[in-house]
Amino acid sequence: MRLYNTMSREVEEVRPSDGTVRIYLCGVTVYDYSHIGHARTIIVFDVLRRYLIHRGYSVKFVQNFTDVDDKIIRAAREKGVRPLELAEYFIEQYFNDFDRLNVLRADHYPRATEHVGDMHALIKGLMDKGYAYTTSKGVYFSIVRDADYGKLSKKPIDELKAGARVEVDEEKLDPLDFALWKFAEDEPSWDSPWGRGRPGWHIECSAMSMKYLGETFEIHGGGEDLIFPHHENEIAQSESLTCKEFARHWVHVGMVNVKGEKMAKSLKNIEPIRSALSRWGPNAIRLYCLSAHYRKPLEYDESLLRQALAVWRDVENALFELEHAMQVPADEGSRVADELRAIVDDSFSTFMESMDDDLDTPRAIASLLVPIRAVNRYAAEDMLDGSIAGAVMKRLNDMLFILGLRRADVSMEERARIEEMVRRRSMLRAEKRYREADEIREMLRAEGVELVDHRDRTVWKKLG
RNA sequence: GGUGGGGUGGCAGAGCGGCUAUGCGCCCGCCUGCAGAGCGGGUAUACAGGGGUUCGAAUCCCCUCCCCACCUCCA
Repeated sequence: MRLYNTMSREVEEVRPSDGTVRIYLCGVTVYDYSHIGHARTIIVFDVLRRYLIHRGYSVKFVQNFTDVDDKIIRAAREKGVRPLELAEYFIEQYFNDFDRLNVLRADHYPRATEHVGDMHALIKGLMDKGYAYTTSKGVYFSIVRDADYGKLSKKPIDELKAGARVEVDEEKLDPLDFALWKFAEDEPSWDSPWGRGRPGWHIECSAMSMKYLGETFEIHGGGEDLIFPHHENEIAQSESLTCKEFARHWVHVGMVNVKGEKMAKSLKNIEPIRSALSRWGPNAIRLYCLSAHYRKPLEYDESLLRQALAVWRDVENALFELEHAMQVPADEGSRVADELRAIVDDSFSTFMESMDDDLDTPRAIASLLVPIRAVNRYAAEDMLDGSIAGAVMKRLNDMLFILGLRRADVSMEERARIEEMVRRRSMLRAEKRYREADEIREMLRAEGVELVDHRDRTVWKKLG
């Protein structure tokens, strides 16, 4: 597949050397609930991963948790809990949110605090090679020793120095030198060959990505706000040490904006995932996050979520119609089945083509809607049957898998109960006892089950 | 100032040299005991502005204007 590479600023073919695509995603710092901005990045990578899996690659996916950091320590102090407890709590919340968003679990979720030893090894290596030095505050990486520093963000170093907004630290050799290890005595802190302290922010990702994926791997990414300085510094550390290319492909996801401003905790304009979930549900949120190309900014606005939900309702409707149609005796060699098969095959190839072209999800979604619409049309004309449903299910499911969309789960018990109520209502309707029939419909609606009356049967769907 | 990315119908958003993108919204119908959902049809004379190149440009080139992100922690 072809993907834009921030390093070259060009769309390039992803070419894993051995059929395995190794992906490292910079995850979240766990000091608060995750918001829609995080969801976008993580969902985009989830879809990338799902697509690659579907294409037959084996994918090794690693995503870190930054669980030691000044913000965590500050937040813990305010709440009167220990920093690691706070981090643990928000990690649990993270899984809660993203499981509900149907994001596949990574192969590893390394935590910074569990890899301090690995970081020490890297820092020692950098010291030995003369890339790092010690001051009274910590151990720093010296960027002047790194000839190609700035190659990812394409920043001329002189410019950065001139406009440096970072505090001037007289002890550093260069204002752009960054901490590998910061001396500190308070909790949490670890002993190190240079003194007790905590890791700098960037070293954890170098240590953990190389540990789980090797010194060179295929894809490294995150939000585009990580390009500088985070990813730039990771490259500097890692490549200075190994003398090898760190990641082949750098993938960065655009920001979610609120009224034109970036959604950020510091701006107090965040929409937590948990509250968005309760209002729109996982599928609408996923469709919303994928409704714009991943490298473009995405505006957070209720009308867009509403739109995404409307799209999902169409998809969901088609899925339930198909499921019910499976029980309708098939008309052998049905012309409609052939037509629908042609429509869905065509849609599928456009879908895959779009995904292959730098993850063009808006176009992919548009092509998915073609067979959805066709199914709904046949359903409205009461023309669906088992053979038709069979003709489209597989391809449709492939597309839904890649986008990570799925309709609500219905347990056997729930299914039986719903169908019993539907049967009762049908009988009441046959006797024209509409008030009682409507009561049943209302009861079901209250629990998120919608009924669709067809000529001689009623299709129910559980809203997801 | 530097580095990137953009400006497409009421809104969102593909297209990147010739073929209706698509969706939401809105209007009118159909279906229905009613309702919702769905379906059909219609609506938008769309491509920031100005010059080129071309038989033909939203798509290529030049100029101008405007927007956003990053350059500090940040997905």
